[in-house]
Amino acid sequence: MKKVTFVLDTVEFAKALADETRQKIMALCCCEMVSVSDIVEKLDVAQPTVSHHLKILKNAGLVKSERRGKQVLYTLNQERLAQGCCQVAEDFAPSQRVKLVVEVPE
Amino acid sequence: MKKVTFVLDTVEFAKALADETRQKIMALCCCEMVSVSDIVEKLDVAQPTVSHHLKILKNAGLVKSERRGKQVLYTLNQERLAQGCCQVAEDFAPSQRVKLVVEVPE
DNA sequence: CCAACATATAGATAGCTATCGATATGAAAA
DNA sequence: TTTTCATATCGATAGCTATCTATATGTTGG
Repeated sequence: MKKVTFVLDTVEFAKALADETRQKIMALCCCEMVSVSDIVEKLDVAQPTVSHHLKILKNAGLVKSERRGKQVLYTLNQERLAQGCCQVAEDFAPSQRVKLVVEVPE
Repeated sequence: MKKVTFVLDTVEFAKALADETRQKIMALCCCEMVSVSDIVEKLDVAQPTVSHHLKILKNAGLVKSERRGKQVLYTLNQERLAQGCCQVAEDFAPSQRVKLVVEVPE
């Protein structure tokens, strides 16, 4: 009956994930820092739409941002995403053993 | 570069999770078989609304159902839920080690 | 078959949200 | 400071969806 240390709103988490455009954005900023215009360039959506989605992801804690000059660079918060996935699994699928493996055994 | 064996629409998966009422339903049928009327009784929503949500969960593969007499019993598909969580984590947070632990290493 | 019960479907509606164009804000360059 | 570029916010709108009531479908018991 161990309790997880992070607490996260699983509904807000799922809602943040529940859009195709947002998942595309997440894929783009998953493993590198990208600017808003980078995203606009690669997806077929207007810049305000991208900003809108980034705001939702930011509010859910799923992206981090940092200004560099005129640009704002965004990157996915992988740790938070992984925590969210684990929490959903723990909440609803306790019989399944979904783990966030911190240390790799040997 | 190992590929997962299950393929799942992560947008549909996330959309199925992205509603408070559905998460309540999931919690109710997480670890036992419950009838539609059981769910109606415990949540403050009308019966057609519950059927509507169950249909969405069913289409996403997140619940299994089985008729028993007049009733239809629903239960969460924990395996599928866990797979969905893992797939989201694998797709978007490859640096994090979220695993579906099948065997417990003694 | 008919009545009673459980669930599903149909149809309507209100609220939410993804999207856009227009514009404001903020930073750098001239 | 003024211009230019990058992003954020505003306001409007179309499409989606959660919800309800009414009704249909399906199952059991009489």
